[in-house]
Amino acid sequence: MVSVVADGECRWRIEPAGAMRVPGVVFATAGLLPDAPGDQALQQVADVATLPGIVEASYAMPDVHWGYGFPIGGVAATDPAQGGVISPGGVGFDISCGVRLHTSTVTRADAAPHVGRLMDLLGAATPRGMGRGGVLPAVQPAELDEILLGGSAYTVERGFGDPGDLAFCEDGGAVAGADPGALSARALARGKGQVGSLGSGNHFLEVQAVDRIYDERVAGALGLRPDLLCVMIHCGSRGLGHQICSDHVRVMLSAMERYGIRVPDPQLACAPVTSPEGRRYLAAMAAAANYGRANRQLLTHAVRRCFRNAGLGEVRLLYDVSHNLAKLERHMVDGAARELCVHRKGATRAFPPGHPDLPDPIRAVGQPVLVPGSMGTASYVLVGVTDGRAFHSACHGAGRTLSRHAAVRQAPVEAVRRELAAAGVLVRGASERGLTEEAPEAYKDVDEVVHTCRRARLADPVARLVPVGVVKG
DNA sequence: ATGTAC
Repeated sequence: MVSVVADGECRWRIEPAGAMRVPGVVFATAGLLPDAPGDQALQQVADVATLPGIVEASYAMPDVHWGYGFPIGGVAATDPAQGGVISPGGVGFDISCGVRLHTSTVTRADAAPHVGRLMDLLGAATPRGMGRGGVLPAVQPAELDEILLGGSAYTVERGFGDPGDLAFCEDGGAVAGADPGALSARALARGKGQVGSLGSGNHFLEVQAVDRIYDERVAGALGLRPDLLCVMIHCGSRGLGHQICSDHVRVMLSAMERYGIRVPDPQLACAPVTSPEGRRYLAAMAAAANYGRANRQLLTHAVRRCFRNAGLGEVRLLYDVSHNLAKLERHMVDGAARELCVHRKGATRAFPPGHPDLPDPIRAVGQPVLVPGSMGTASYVLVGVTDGRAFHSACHGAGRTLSRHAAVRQAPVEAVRRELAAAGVLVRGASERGLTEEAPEAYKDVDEVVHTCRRARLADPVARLVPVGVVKG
């Protein structure tokens, strides 16, 4: 059992031991620490600290929980110039899973008479659940390549969105360096029929209302005001991203010995960033990231049509950001700028005010950090802070406390439906299994997680959003 | 998260 020691405000430290090259650092209250008997999340934080080239520490966000190899809520940066590695398990199976948030032009009260119809339209317009079907019919190989190279930017070119949307997408809507040729035939086959689809599990499309503003200046700059109706989309790269992760874990497992890399868990399979295996994964990962962003952009297009059909006006993109991705970023380490490979898995980039990668209209206030709550609970908008930690990263959600299996065992579907109805949340399209796996009782308290981000200096809360209606797989 | 095992 790994032990943690208190190390400041909402901060815990795992001392380097054995093969650990750096300490583990967990940002949490005592109550948020994943310390149930048998839980491996803290062991995973320690295991990540053994990776070649890791810099500063193996970090965990307040929503940390047990994942594949790396914990979900984990952040780890490696230095490619010092033998630093890239690990598919540090990105996760759902490559570029992320969140986009839109504002509308109507308040909750103005929209109230039309919300039932809006939810019916959104339910009908949102391909979801396991398997096939998307906003686009099965795409031909040439078009799939365009999506893998161009992401949201390509779909906007095709007419699925406003050119102005792209400024509010991380990376302008497309990650550079994507290579469709780095994808297996199976990954391509799984991707062709799911372009513009929600998926299942914790993915959702939610109509929300602004419930509380924490910072009026920043909220104003982002276009958020009390009672404003908003739409949040949480989805990823579907079967295509999953297949890429599986493919490259296998490749790296067999390559590690050649590079003299030993890891404490095969799920931490990795290769040097500068190696052929490392570069090929990054090129495939970028392609999956673009697929995920195109996916979310197509759902935005569907949302806009639904709002117009319901007589509820226009919808503006506030921001789109991934929380499962590795990126090459410049960071200051011990007073010197270094180019690092930052893995964020279930963790959101949180660039500070003034960062050059942020678009003009929001650069002054910092990068929006979009935090979806568990089903039926609040979601949050935060912004990155100047004194941010963990290579400018923050939480990505509430964080599970119960496995999917345990969640299904502990609550009957009727109880979950009653709870959502009592909270006044309209539900469309949710499967019984989806509802029980995603019961709020299986998650940490998102309010506490967000509050902890502020106390730990990861990001500052801007606004709290509450659910009005949800479309789920 | 995921054609919940190829």
